[in-house]
Amino acid sequence: MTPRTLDHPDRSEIRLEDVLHALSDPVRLQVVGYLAGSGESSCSAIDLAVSKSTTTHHFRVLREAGVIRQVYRGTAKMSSLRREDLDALFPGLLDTVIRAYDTQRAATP
Amino acid sequence: MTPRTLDHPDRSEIRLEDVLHALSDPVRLQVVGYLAGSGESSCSAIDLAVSKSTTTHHFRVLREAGVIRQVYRGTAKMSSLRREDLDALFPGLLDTVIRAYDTQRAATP
DNA sequence: TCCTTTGTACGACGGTCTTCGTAGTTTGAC
DNA sequence: GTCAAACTACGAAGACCGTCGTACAAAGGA
Repeated sequence: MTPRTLDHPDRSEIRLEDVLHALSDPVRLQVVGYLAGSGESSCSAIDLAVSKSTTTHHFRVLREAGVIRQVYRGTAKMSSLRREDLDALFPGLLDTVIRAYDTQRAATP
Repeated sequence: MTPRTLDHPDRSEIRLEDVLHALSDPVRLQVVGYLAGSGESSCSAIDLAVSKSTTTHHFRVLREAGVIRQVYRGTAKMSSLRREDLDALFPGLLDTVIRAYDTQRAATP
């Protein structure tokens, strides 16, 4: 009966090093790139080249670093970028990283 | 007699993941923050809270990721940010990270 | 109620990262 | 030629990371 909850760092607890580390993995960059263009998505909506448990792991790293927010909705877990918090803390960072990711992906197919 | 040289990745070899990983360490962020405000510096000009060999290691990580360029000058090794290359590849990334670093440092003393 | 869908927990494995000390090299100054 | 300064190379220790499979839990529909 307990509604399942997930720990998220408070905005004041988000550390730049942790955010950059969370973004320094190709799989997690792919997730962030996808979320940037899709708003809210379930974990399984993205086609990642790793197993289910590895996917869970990467989403948790992003959540614990403060990059994404996750909520349960039925059997699914919806994820979305914490744009407001990140933009307030580190203006422009998320956008420049996403643009850099898109640029690199376009350059190296 | 061979002038000591150091391997640097070509601009086209610089990967976003590697750059973000290089920037995701507190010591290396401190180095980048310092270089951003000082232009070219020797390794020992920055007061890092780690040993000399660890310092060498962190500078190498930054160099191999393509974040800094290093050249020998006498007994010293001078380091500087690869601003042109990074700005061309990932516009705004370096500046936003440095600004975010300054902001966080000012907020958490 | 049973089954499917969706995601979790746990433990494991191999690899990488950060850190260090010690010993060595290169350079320029005396 | 000797010496100090600046940095490197090497190896080691311990922590951490990415990956997986297996077994499990929660929610919703038939």
